[in-house]
Amino acid sequence: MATLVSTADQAAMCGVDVRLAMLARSPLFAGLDDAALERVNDRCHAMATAPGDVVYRKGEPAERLYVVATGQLKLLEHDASGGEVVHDLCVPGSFLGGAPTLGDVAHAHDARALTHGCLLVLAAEVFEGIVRSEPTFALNALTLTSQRLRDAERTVQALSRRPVETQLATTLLRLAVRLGSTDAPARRLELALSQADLAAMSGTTPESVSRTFAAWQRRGLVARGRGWIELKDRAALADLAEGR
Amino acid sequence: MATLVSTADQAAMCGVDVRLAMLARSPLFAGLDDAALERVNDRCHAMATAPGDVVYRKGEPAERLYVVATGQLKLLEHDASGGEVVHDLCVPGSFLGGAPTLGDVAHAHDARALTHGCLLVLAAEVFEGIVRSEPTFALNALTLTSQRLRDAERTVQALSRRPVETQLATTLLRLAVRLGSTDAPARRLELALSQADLAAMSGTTPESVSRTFAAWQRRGLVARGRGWIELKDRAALADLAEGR
DNA sequence: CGCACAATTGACAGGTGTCAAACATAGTGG
DNA sequence: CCACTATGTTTGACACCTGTCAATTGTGCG
Repeated sequence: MATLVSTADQAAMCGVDVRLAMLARSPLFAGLDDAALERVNDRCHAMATAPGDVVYRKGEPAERLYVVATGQLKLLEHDASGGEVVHDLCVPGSFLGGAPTLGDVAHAHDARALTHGCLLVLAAEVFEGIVRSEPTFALNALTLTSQRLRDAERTVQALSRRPVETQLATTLLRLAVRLGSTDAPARRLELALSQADLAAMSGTTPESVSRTFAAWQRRGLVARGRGWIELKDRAALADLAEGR
Repeated sequence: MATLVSTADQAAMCGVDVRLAMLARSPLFAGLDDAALERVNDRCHAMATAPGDVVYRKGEPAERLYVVATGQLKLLEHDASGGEVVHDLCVPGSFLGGAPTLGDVAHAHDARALTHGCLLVLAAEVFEGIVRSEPTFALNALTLTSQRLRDAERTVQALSRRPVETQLATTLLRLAVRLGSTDAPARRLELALSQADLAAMSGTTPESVSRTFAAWQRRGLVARGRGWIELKDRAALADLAEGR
């Protein structure tokens, strides 16, 4: 019964009002006028998620774009040995999925929900239409994609065969930016990621993550609890991320 | 005297005719009508490069976009210990640099020429103007950026603490796509990169690159010479890149 | 011809993955 | 409400890969 109520709650959170508010708040739709937002809203629908739900799989045709209203998801791939490689974490406001317009013929990774939540679903044709009719929207998409590109390039540098401390610190600071407000990174990270997920994001193993966190905690750099991490000394973590 | 002549040759190659042809051939400007291309051409200028030339440095304000007409460049950063981390190689048709429109306030890396060559230079305002007036151009930019993003994400996976063989194979196959024709990857890579550069692109050391190449050569996977590498068994390299 | 630089090869130590086992916790069902 | 179980976390031991350092060889360029 308890789960039923919570599911219903989640469904209720996907009401039209929340959808419009979500659209307006998402950086992808920033600057669009109300009429345009209404048109978009009319042409998208909502979708509820539960932990473990697969939104789409790698290789499936990319014909939908998703905007996270509530909840968290991870984008991942499987390597040859079946292990997960987590590319990114999606939080409210993030968008995922793909469209031919973006050069995606097929999804490049799996998308899996980490929590209960709600997604807005946009068909590729709708996305294309907006890109063509709304220059502001096209610019938003271009800017956001460029930012993600730079983020990925920075990650490449950090992951390139450096000490685990460097890799983990980089991942944590990335997440802090993602989870924080627009102006300041978050100090306390509420994330649905397990240490195994953090390991998959940092290119290492759960054991190394555990050991590194333990060492950091002893040094007072972080505090940990169930489902959260607090960055107590961001400067020190930034130094580690830079390889010092 | 010989260098003087070659420099003059390079300068000659930056003539208006070549510039227009280059614009038309670059995927960034694909689909633009002749009038638009003329307008772009009128508002950009050419620039010659010599090996080692620094086009821009990390941290400088991003106010120009560059399109490679001839020659090769590398995009790199320096880590804490001063070592180079090479992000990418740019060949004719590639574009580099940045603009506020793309979310760049400052360049995220250094750009250094590897060879004699010629670049077309586009001021940020010009770029912005085209984005706003030419939907096709905006879509091109969006598609190309998305492709680079996916490329970077794949690289993240490959570099995430995997055997050097995997990392090197991934780098080589990336370069093969970059250097090859539109439909087929190149079999023989003519590149101005030293083994140190390849190491910096793969997140490893020149010594490991040398050892790995030697082993591959013994197994008949590649053949090498001065300034070129031939991929003799792409399937085997692809397997290595996948971690098998 | 000799110099500077790139590439090669070897020896060695250190970091990290792997495997294994003990432990904690939350969600489950009785 | 409590035991039970699955899952995530922690800790330890060990081997292996790879970076580092060093010396040698090879190559293009002046």
